[in-house]
Amino acid sequence: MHRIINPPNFVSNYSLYGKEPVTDKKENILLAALQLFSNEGYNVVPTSKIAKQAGVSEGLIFKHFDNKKGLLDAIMEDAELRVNQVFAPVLFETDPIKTISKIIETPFNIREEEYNYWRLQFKLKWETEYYNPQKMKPIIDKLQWAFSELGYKDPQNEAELLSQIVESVSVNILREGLKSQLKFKSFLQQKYKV
Amino acid sequence: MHRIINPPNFVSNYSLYGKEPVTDKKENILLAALQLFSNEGYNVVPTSKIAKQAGVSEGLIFKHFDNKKGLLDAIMEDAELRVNQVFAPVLFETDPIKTISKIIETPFNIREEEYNYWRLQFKLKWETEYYNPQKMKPIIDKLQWAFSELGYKDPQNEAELLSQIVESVSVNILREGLKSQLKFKSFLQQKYKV
DNA sequence: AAAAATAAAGTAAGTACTCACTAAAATACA
DNA sequence: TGTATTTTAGTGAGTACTTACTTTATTTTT
Repeated sequence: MHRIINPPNFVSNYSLYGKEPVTDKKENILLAALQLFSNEGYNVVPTSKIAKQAGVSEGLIFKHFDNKKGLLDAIMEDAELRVNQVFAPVLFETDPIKTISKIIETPFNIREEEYNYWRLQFKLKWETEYYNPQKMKPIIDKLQWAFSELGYKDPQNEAELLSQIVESVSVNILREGLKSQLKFKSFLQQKYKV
Repeated sequence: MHRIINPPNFVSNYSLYGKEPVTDKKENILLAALQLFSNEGYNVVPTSKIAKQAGVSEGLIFKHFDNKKGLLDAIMEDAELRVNQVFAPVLFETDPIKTISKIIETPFNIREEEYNYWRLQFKLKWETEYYNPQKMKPIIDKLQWAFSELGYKDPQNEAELLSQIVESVSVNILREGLKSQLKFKSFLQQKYKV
């Protein structure tokens, strides 16, 4: 006879920054909520549905995250880290042409398993609060520097424009898939001569 | 002694296409709902709040619109007409350069009292269903023709790009006000030589 | 008075969140 | 090392409250 041991606080993996151990059930809640929030919307998804999909009692959500908003906060913290990671190569680049080139490539480097994080970010833009227009500031500053170096007439507006284009392409990829935007990618590369 | 007469079914104005007379209370409901839906979101605004702001009993909403979704439908019908009206000048233009010029000006011609209609449109893009990517098709086709006439290399992608830019500018105007985008407007005009 | 329009009160199905409780793990300690 | 104690993860039934929508009553118009 075997004894099936299933410790409730078994540590399955660690969060992105390894701050604290995450039990498998807690992880299940986070994943279920991410999927539901990003596809259906924060306001329309009841906590009961999250619990069901996570295979967990509803009460556990509140044990771990205090309230529904706390659950969203936890997810968004993760989301922000992942989004920053994708933009990081642009910030570290020292060559202006490569900077432009890399920002154009950015939306195409989003890993498919992270689409939901991005979708949630864009969605929450329209559910107030989580929207922070200053979030892209470092990127825009970097682009402005690059355009300046390359002798563009109006680097400020050029930077603003390109960052908007990149955002549009990101949204399009999320909606219609990566392949649909590939021709647009080379179009942009030609346009900016990179 | 005066009798204050306040006829309940007083006809205050007509809908955009003059199909049917709209009583003032029905109009009040539509206006209150538009304001609340566009600023706070369809899902988070209860019908009781709409009734309160419209100065109307809650039941009246259901008399006029059957259900909450019906109220949203009525508003969105109006919204679509108003959005189309703003884009109309582009579709009627026969000169390619003026076509480009007019599409750039489009977001700046949105009347401030119609901001809420636009805001609602963008918001619902992320609450599924009401989003229809084909809605901009006629505009993009027109732009493609214009760029083609002007000898651009890749009119298809140029049209797609400009329509995305116009959408971005629209969103920025809604968020940060018209003035904040004026310098961007002349920047675009220079870029497209119009 | 009949019919239409409006208001008020009510309903049933959710909703986020709580609470009393169980079981297992980690810790304290003899 | 073995036993008692505390801490933690987890459950699921319940609670107060909100929601969209209905029904009944009241007022207004003809």
